[in-house]
Amino acid sequence: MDISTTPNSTTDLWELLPAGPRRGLAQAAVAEFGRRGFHATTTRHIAERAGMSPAGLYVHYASKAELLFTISKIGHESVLAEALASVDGITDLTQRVRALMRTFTIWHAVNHMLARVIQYEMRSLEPAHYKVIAAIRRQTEAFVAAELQPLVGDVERLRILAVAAMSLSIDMARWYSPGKSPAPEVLGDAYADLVMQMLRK
Amino acid sequence: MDISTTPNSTTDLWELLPAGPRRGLAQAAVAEFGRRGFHATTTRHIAERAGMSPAGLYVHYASKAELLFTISKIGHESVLAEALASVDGITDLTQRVRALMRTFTIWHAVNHMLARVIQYEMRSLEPAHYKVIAAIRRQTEAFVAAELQPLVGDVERLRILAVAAMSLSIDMARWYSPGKSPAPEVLGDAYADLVMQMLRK
DNA sequence: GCGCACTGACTAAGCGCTTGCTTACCTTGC
DNA sequence: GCAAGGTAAGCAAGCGCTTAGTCAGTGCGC
Repeated sequence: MDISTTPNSTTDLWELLPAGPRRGLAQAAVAEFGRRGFHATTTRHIAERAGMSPAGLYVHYASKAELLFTISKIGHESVLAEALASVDGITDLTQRVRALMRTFTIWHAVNHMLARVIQYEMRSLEPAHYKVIAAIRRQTEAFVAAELQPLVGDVERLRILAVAAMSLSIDMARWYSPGKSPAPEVLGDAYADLVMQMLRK
Repeated sequence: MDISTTPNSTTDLWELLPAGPRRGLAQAAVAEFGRRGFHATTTRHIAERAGMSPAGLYVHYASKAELLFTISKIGHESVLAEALASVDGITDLTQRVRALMRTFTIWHAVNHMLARVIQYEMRSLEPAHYKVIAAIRRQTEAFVAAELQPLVGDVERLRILAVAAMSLSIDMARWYSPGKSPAPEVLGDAYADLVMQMLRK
């Protein structure tokens, strides 16, 4: 992969969607789903925030469910891509884990609203959509576990450490509040340190 | 507090509610809210699981919102009570934190469905109810921070450590699955260890 | 340059259904 | 006989989504 096309910092997630109403609606939906949750959000809320009439939404998306799926896919693929990219070119196994945890944490802080939607609304996905999203999610989990493995002897301990490390970042989706919370980079460094300490024998 | 009335292990949470339909409805609501989320759950779902007609619910609760409030109050008060009780009689500051984290984790594993409701449905509470619940929650957070404080120098670091320690347990509400996940006591010990390692200078 | 046919984005209105909750009535134990 | 606990039926409101139509922009024969 050419490093110039994959800067380790966040490229705008939404560039996967063509600029225009389709992207605008997705962003509006993230804001509303993040605030209220999927089921408490009406298509009228989303349309209003996107600056169009309730019916306008259906010109660009077949359903409210497709909006959630689109958002979830972009979000989970972005996490996976950044996780993979974060260790690129690093050979020291400890430094790889540190870089991974830092990036993973920063992503969840910067994109805390999107994070909330993709982490807490998986159960709101339709079965067919759920399968697709769960597959991406499994890849991310497997990658984190694989990076931790060389630093952890016991396989049972690896399982617990992998889920614990991810919990730190994922739970930020619940409490993170820009302005009140520390800056993403501060948390990224702090949480990466904490995970390194968890790994010390 | 008389130790015989506050065993450190889980007394049945639901004894706060008189046995009978009021308790049965609350338990049914926890199961349904936990599965689908508050807004995706209908009063018909709850009534059916509790074995009565849709209208029967309103003999015992004024509204669906009151059900959520009742559940949330019992849950948050139970967490706080067990947290406080867990350190009772322990003088060693390190052992107090270990006992606290172990208990906090076990509670969230054993009561993972209730945990999901009280942690993820706070935003679904009505404003007046929210105030009451948020106040209990703040007490729990303050207690955890106060117990960690003697072991952490820097105040900024305390803030991050307190939220990180709680995240480990709270996020279990998202992924814990009885049968597939380790036993509550195993996780309790493991997570208490992890927090102790996070605290090592 | 101009009229016309066509297209795609968008809206006002509203349909059919589900929702939380109410009403009127029934049953049972004391 | 009368609370207390329960139900069948249904109401008003709000939901996701559809329909029928407007309108600005575009391509094109002449």
